[in-house]
Amino acid sequence: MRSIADVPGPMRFEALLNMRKPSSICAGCPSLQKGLCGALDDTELSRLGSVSWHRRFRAGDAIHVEGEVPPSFCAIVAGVVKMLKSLPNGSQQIVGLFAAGDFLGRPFGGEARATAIAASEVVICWFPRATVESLAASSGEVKDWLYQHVSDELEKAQEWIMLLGRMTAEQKMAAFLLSVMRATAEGKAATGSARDTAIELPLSRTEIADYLGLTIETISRQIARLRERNVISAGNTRSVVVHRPDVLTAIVDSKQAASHVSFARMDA
Amino acid sequence: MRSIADVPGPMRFEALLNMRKPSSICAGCPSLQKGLCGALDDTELSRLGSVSWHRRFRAGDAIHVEGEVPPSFCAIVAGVVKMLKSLPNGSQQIVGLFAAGDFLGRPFGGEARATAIAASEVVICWFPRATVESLAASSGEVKDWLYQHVSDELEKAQEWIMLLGRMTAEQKMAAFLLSVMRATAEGKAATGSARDTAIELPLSRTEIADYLGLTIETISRQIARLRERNVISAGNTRSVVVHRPDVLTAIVDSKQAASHVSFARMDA
DNA sequence: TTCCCCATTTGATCTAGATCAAGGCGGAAG
DNA sequence: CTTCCGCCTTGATCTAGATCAAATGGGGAA
Repeated sequence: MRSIADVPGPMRFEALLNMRKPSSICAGCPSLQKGLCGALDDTELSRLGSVSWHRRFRAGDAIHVEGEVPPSFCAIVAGVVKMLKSLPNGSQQIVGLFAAGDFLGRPFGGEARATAIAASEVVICWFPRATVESLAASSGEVKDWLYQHVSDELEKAQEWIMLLGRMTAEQKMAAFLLSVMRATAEGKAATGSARDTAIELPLSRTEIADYLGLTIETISRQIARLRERNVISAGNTRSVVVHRPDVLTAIVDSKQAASHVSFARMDA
Repeated sequence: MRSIADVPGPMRFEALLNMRKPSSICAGCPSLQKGLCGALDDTELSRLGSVSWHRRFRAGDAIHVEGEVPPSFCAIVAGVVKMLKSLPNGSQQIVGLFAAGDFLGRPFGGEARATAIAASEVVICWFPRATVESLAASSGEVKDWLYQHVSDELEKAQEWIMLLGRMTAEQKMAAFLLSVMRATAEGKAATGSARDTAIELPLSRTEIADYLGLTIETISRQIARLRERNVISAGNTRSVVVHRPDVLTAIVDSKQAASHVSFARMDA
């Protein structure tokens, strides 16, 4: 666990100067829009802000470890974090993926049931456990937010269970690409049938494999196959252009999409 | 959806007679021990009790359906309920399993993201959506309970993701038997190395398959294999005696437990 | 610019588990 | 008691994806 460069907290004295407005650093933070911080009133935000701390991790760094009680929670400011569990025999499975704005850790949850690892360069905003828990204990809004948040995570987990239990490698790959597309698109126009969407894969082949419950070779072959079929094209290994999101959707929706057919002339 | 025999509510008039004590029917209810009802004070319990309703379902009945906004939530009084999602091509995956005392449905959650089906004869205690949500809105304890509850479910879901993504059929089967054992044992003595524990399988072969992401034939063969190895023995198809829980644990923990070895003389 | 280190791709097999196909078996109805 | 019908078991085969084994290629260090 080689954590790096602990940057001083974002709003140490600003909080003292102005208790009504979030600091300028918080202003741009994704956690203020869709994260925990958005559920706080100005006073609470100042209180949390005054004890929070920005911290940077490099890809591969552990943020917290399975079995340990994390001393802090955090909001992801930038980057992607993977939660993983490992089997005694060494194989790993990614059980969750988090991006900017997401909240990491489960207040009142005791020891972590999975290890959190930075999947890329990551910046997080670090909150002491006690502060978050006391905010949660006193604020109905915070409780509501936490409930909603865990609820959403559960929903995603159940989707994933479906995917892992019943999809073929091809379907898993297609579903993964679509989910990255959606996550990337966020607020953009109709994702529906937009052509030629460039996306940046947040994970290495190995990580995709750990996510989809497959092997790295299978991932590679599935990508090759989609490329041959002109559904996607790939520049460097981390970036992909999706030409036919509709075909990806079709693959997910139908068991055994005729894999030998060229999709060049299919038009929805 | 053929729901049956709607039994009149448990405490209709009792609530009027005595607002301080839960009705005698609630007294024996598992939901009062570990469920939502345990998080209520007497007034709240009376309020909820006065609008609740016992209802009986037969195996196979739908309790609520994916995509619909459930008009009610419920506590399971007896029996087992499976939550399942289906793929467009017809294959199904069980994404959750609930037993007596568990709470079904996600307040404030909008439409259900999975279908709930009775896996056995089931009795539930039915609560109007509005009542539960208003209780949750006003009571911090209820919020806490909901959060904790969803949190636990998420944890289970993540365990399942691990299992589906990275375990062999043999490991899945062993893990399933152990989880049924644990669920059955509940408050009993050291589950550790108790010999010859009889358990009742709450699911048919087909359902186990849908749970483990396998086929019914594979389930059958895995059970046969465990029987041949004297790890378990089976009477009728729904009941199993586990002779060697330690071996089941060993199977889960090690990739490729030497499958050809007789475990008769192992004594870990 | 070259070299080296790794991640990725690609190829050749192998195998766990799916799929296809018969039987048993137990329990409810007659 | 017999028949029928759903589940379950068992057997034979097939295949998606794992595993084993080389290439290939791209990016950073010197």
